[in-house]
Amino acid sequence: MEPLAFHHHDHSHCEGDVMHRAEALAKEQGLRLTPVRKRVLEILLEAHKAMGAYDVLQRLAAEGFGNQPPVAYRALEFLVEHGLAHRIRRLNAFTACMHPGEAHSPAFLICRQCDSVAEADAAGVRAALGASADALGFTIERSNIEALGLCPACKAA
Amino acid sequence: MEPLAFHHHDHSHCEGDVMHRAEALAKEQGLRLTPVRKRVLEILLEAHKAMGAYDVLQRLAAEGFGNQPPVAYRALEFLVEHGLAHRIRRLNAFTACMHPGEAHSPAFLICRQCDSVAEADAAGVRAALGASADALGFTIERSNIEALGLCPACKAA
DNA sequence: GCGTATATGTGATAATATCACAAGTCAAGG
DNA sequence: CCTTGACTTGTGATATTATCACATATACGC
Repeated sequence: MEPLAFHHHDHSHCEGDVMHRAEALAKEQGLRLTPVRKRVLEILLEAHKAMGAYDVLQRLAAEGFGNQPPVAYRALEFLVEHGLAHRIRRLNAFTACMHPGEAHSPAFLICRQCDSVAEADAAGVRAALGASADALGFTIERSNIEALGLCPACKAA
Repeated sequence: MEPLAFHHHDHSHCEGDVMHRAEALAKEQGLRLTPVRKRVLEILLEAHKAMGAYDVLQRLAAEGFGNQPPVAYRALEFLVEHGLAHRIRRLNAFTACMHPGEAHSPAFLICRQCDSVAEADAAGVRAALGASADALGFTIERSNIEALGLCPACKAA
């Protein structure tokens, strides 16, 4: 897991790279990465930050896709379902997954200043959470771990 | 931190107990636990599960308080702000805090079957999350940790 | 090709949340 | 007592986020 988001990096490269992995993954698993779905993923990758469903929808509509909410929500739901995007509940928004395919249990670090979102390694976090849940006899199926704060860049400024 | 939610317990007792602690806390800190706010906390405690703002509002309206959304949202915001309630983002809902005053960093265990919500000990979780964030130079100010799954009771049934 | 499952387009509507402003309440100081 | 200022509440309007229902189209297995 690379701490991509908070470091300078060749952005166009990371877009293409992630996109290729996503496509390979889709093929591998027999997923249908249709035009709308693919375009939504591209939009999220280009933005490189969390986007609301309606922001995505606006982009789609401008490109000739349907302009009703379900168009965006369905594509986003598909991507999230298959691990190609994540839903950031704190922001009512979505981001592209930067590590598609890699089994990862993401924790999100959300900068309250610049709204950037990074995926942090959450293996340890998840282990601790699992332990707490076990102690109560609770079985975890999914979890959201989101932190709000200041990213390195905004802290410096 | 007691694993209250998933065990049989004298419910009316826990309501009164938490309410008393909340009132003491408010006095101590010079908070104004006004009628609406107090009533909202009571409603959450009585329900003993996550409630949407509009559910709370409906109860309030039936009791002669205002019936516009801000009435509920403001009271809920106040309670959350001061640690007397929690916002469960996954459910767009709110619960009473079962441990007011105790410095605690809650993780929420949400049963997808019965919608009960328990606060789990998250000290370890938070430590791990802090470590991940540090590694990226990110400073955490607040965080939400929510897990969805099956509570002991629903697992048995 | 045919039939079936899946995906998309579209209009309507539901659910959640915030804004703006007026009116009321409370407490401290003159 | 009475004024003042901060905070709280009531209310109407509106913004934002999300889902439903149903028709149409597209892709896939046979």
